[in-house]
Amino acid sequence: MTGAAAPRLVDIAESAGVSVATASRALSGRQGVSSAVAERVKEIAESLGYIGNVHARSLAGGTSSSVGLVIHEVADPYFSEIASGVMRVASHRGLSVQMCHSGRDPQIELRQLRTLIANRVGVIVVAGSGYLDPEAERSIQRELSRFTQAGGRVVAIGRHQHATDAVLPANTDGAQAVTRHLLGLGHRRIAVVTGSRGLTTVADRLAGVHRSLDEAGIPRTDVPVVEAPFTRDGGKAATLQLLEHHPDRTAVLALNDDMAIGALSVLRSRSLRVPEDMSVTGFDDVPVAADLSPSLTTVRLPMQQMGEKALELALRPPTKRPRRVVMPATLVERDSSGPPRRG
Amino acid sequence: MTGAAAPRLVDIAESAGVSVATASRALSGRQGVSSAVAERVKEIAESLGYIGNVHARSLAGGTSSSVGLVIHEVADPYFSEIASGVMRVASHRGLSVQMCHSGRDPQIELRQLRTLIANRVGVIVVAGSGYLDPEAERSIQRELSRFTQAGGRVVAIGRHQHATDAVLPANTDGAQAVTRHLLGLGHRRIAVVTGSRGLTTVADRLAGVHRSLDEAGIPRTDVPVVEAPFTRDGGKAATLQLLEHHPDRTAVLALNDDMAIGALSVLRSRSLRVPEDMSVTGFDDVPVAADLSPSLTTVRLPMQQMGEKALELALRPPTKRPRRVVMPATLVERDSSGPPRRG
DNA sequence: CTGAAAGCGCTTACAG
DNA sequence: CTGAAAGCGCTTACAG
Repeated sequence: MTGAAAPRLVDIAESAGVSVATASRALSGRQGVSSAVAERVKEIAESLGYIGNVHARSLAGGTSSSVGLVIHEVADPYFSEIASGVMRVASHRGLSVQMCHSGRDPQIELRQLRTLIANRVGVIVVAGSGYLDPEAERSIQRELSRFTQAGGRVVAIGRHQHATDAVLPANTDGAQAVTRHLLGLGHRRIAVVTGSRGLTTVADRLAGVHRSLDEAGIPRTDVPVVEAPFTRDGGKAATLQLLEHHPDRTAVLALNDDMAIGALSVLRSRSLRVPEDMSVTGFDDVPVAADLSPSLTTVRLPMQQMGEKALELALRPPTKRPRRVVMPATLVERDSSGPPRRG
Repeated sequence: MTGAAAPRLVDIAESAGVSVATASRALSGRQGVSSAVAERVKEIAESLGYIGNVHARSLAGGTSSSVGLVIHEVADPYFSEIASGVMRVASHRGLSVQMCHSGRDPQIELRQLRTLIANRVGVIVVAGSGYLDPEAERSIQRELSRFTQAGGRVVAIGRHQHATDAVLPANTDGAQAVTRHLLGLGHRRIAVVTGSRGLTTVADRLAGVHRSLDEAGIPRTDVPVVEAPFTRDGGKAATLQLLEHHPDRTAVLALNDDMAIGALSVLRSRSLRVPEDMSVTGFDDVPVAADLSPSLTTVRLPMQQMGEKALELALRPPTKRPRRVVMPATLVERDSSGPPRRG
């Protein structure tokens, strides 16, 4: 049995006593074959364990049955939720998903895009923040346009600066809502803990914070913004820094849940009670947020749906003007936020 | 610019005034081209934005640059950690990763395997528990063997019943250790909360629990086993059931972290203190386990490394007898376990 | 309904 | 070092 090459279409055809053309039609379920012949071909294919070569098919047919998915990092729950949504729709439609990490690095992202194009995916879903660096965005846009012009479909999740269909979480509204929530509880000495300001997601969320501050007549400069990696460890680092340089704060407004979780962990190790000594809020509502102790007040983004919606959009015929689907960001009040301590 | 088809190798060749053979050699960095010519071809390719067609290349060259990854579900942190490890190595080696969900359903898994084979991946990494159902395992094994015989490489993660290279977490040892830990704290009225017993992972972990029980001379029947989905919600359901039918328990030994998180959440909502009223332990040590409150006592599996190791193994030439790499499972004592309450 | 043939875009012996 | 040609395994007009 060793080295038994996989059976090819020609083997099936031969075995069935028909031409490859007929065998091809039979197996693809296309018309133009008598059902008797089709039946026989299918049976033979089945019994021989025939599995068509996607490369040959795609080369000959000019079709593609795979979608490329670019995310920052799959171990980050925000992205794994999105990926899960994409996978679900792909699976329903019989599409394969090729996944790449961008690592939030525009250079790497560019390379990944080119790889996907080389693999002739029919669709590319790019998830994750865009970059404020115009140079970086330009080269990405260039690659995407080329792909689109060659007939590919692109949908972005969470980035609005490209001329592609996009699924956009209401980042600014969400951040405004959570800021309002803290202000409403009576907090005035708030600090923002965030990922790199070079990310458009951060810029958008920060804009929501500022909008709410402006609304309440609070000078933006009253709210320090501590920047660190957009991760749990980043949240720890930022919170540590915060505690040192701004010991008077009563609330930490983290711009994603990961950082909020890091903040909670630091506060716990410092024996600071949440929310009595310090309120903490997140953003995204990753699955674990509700199960933390205290459960995390955050802004819910329908991540799985965002992934599903993105692929669905990509599978629809393109329109003249890019479509934008805005996904709601809803405040979820839980136990990590409360009135500020006196003093 | 509309409809501008992607440039092909022949376009590059023409533009450079060489044959496609030469262009091919130049771009692939193979020998047999003067460096001057190679340089020129590369420049032209670059300027025209040439991206080779992987399908054509793979069809002509018989090579594959992609690896298939089968996991239960990417939104499950155990699997997203593994996936992350696989992605890292793939990225270093210039390989693409095609990801599929099995949903812990052998039928779906089989279909996904066939899809990967159709896509002519060179490597398949199957992560996640095997199935106790021999019929299911047989068809999976059949498909994998066929793939291997055709020159493909397969590595399994966490399943030992296949004749393939495998990366195996020390499930039994880990479960034995955590059971011993609870017994050592003085617990005698323990309950196990677990996913389906049809999964070999569950069977293996349960075996570790029993080994420890036997060791301590405690009848296995003293420890009820509550079965539910291997998820957070499953953990909630199982714990609810437990509280009702076995109200005397002092420790919940969950066979994965997800279920343990569900258990913590139910106990919190019932105002039961952990670990004073009830100890809780998990298994896997997903990233959030350390950040829970109380932090979760669990068994650490090096999930990312398991993913890395699996792909590395697959990329090495096969050996006569399948390789088995056992990954250590280490007890991590945190705050969710303590001595039992009196009574 | 069925088949012979061209062609998808590459790579790789085989000559020179 | 370079090129003409065969071939990878399919699909799809084009004839019949």
